[in-house]
Amino acid sequence: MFVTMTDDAFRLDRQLCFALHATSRAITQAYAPLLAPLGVTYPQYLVLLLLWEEDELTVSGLGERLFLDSGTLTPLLKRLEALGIVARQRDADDERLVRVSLTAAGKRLRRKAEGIATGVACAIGVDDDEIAALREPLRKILLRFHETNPSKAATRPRPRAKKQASR
Amino acid sequence: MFVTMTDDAFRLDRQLCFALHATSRAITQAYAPLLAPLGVTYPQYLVLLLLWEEDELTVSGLGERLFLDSGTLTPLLKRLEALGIVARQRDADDERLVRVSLTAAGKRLRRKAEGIATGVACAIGVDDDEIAALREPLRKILLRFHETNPSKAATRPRPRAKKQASR
DNA sequence: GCCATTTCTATTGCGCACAATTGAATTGTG
DNA sequence: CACAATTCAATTGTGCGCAATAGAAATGGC
Repeated sequence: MFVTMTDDAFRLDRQLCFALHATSRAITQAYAPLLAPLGVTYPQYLVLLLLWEEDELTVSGLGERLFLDSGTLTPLLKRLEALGIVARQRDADDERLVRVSLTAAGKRLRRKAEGIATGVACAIGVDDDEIAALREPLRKILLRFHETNPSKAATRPRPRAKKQASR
Repeated sequence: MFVTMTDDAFRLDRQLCFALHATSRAITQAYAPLLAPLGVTYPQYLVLLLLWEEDELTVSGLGERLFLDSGTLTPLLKRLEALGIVARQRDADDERLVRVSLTAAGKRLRRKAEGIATGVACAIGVDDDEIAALREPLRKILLRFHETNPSKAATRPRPRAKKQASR
């Protein structure tokens, strides 16, 4: 069989990257029933974790920490705003910034979220050893990736707009 | 400070589950430029990996292996079909089944995909030790989760349909 | 001050993920 | 055989993720 080597590469690859992909989805599913009483989704919960830790973050501040851009965050934050959990308002000094802060209801929600972390760990049956064994290698890969890929913001000299010319 | 303990739980949790979530997205992004020449997305590539290994799988067969349901797979497979990469057709013996197979073009695509696995590993800079350290714990969590959550298929006695009564 | 560049958020469009439902085919049981 | 239960795929609706683009505000020469 000539193809054995490439077969392995195909399989190996699937095992690594796919395991990451599938496990990530599984854990999100494990969160769902615990987050349901709060009325928020897992990505919304991630935003709340940051705001509970440090209220008043800008959209880009959230984006840096979560590795998400405004295309994802803006609609997500609007939903949280519609739920009465956060408030969004433009900074008076710099009108480009939108400051996201917790409402009173958003702050109260923290209490109801206290059991969630341990609840998920219990639900998926991971112990502290496994957590420790996974967390650091993952963070290492994550940091390396985001150092290599400088988050593509800006840099392209915007083509002056107005009337389109070349094309 | 009374809240230190809960703070840690909030942070710890974010570190573990969020690391998984963010790393999974980062790796999907790392795949994108390598998959672009093939014209497929990462989830589509996962389907192709299975079909290259074993042609002629049903939708649910793919779903079991990828932990995805028809709600995700049906439109994805339709897109692969529109690209001329796979063919879908109802099984003659059991009309409920849809058999998914590779077209000639889909089989040819395998050659172009050969460098992708190692290319991604290189792009994100993971070595074999890291792969080994991560893969097994992830698979363990994944299996445990899917044993505990029996994939919710079926089981609810369908309410007989016809004319709606209560509600 | 003028004007190009950069920064920040919002919008659009597309694809994935998943819950819930539906319709059709098959299977199992009396 | 009749009929309930089950299986399978498709559909609908919602939310996330991301590329690409747009627009407005701020910044930095000159």
